[in-house]
Amino acid sequence: MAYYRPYHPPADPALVRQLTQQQNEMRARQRIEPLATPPKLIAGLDSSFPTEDTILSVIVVLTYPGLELVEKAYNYGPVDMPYVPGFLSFREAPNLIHAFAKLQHQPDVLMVDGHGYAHPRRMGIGAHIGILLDKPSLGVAKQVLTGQYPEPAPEKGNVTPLTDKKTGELIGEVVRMKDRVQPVFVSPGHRLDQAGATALALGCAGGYKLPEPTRLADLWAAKFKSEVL
DNA sequence: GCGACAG
DNA sequence: ATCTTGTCGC
Repeated sequence: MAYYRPYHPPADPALVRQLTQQQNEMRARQRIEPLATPPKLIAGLDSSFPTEDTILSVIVVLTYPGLELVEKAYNYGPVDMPYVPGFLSFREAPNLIHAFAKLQHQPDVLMVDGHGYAHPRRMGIGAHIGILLDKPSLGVAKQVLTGQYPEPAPEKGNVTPLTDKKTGELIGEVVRMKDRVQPVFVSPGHRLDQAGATALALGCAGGYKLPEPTRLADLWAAKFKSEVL
């Protein structure tokens, strides 16, 4: 599998301190609570990088629980921030916000590609975006960032807790979206709780590893790539 | 002090 | 994220 770990170039200490403080301030505005009303529209948010210094963000809006695609929007521009583990949101959120402004339909929930609460400071991009737009949100990641967990059983629908190794706090859940396929890491971001986040992810199961909103956002990001080049 | 590290 | 072939299992 992982014969060698990815090497992350050293990050500027001053920048890291500044961004860490910014995340801690945003955390004060975060609200982990049950979803107020059942969602009618759910969005999938994802970004890709057509070139080293160009970011392309895509947002798709689907009906819920029907999962019919009703709209897609995108925006692209230059990348400012470098990728630093734990600070992904500062690199991708700005452009996602611009794409969000182009939507004709206003989604009730935002499903973001990346972690939400399951983050060192509980402020992954899934939470960051929700707080900036003040909308219910959750994060769905393909790889773990922090925390420990037992492997969920191989059948679709099985869930296992993702907890903070030091405090034991539940920070997310490992969810099997499809039989015998790698599970995804689900955590609430804002105006949503863990049970609601996991229920939404499973409610968006479409026979693939990823829930439909993020899978389609991913798919369209690839299709729009040609328009950027 | 030694690892771990979303996209 | 991105660059990449063939291959195994359902």
